[in-house]
Amino acid sequence: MEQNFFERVYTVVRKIPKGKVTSFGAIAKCVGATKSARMVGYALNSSKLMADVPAHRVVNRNGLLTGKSHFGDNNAMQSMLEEEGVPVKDLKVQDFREYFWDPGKS
DNA sequence: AGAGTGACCGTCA
DNA sequence: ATGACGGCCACTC
Repeated sequence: MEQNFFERVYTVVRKIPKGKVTSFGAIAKCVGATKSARMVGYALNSSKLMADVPAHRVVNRNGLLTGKSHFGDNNAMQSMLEEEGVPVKDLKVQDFREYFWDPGKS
């Protein structure tokens, strides 16, 4: 147990390639908390305070930008993804499975 | 020390 | 197919 569960999440999220997105469940599983995807979001909550963690690339299983509320602006997260090349519609990633990136695959 | 909360996911009805 | 409930782990008050 190095440090906090959070750091693990950060590490994984930071590995997310640009123009790709991942799901909480995937991250949770990667860090070893398959059943606690919730805490992943919690970790990201702190991560959003860190510029090193592209939390906007992390969406829920449905490809929905759940955390947009926490980002501040509703279009902030969506815009960023679109900027990176991820088509987003109404805070929802289009072709989510295509843009989905597996953290463990790295 | 105890209780509450949280950017979720999976399953049952 | 849609709606609702529980579970799970860590953090904060």
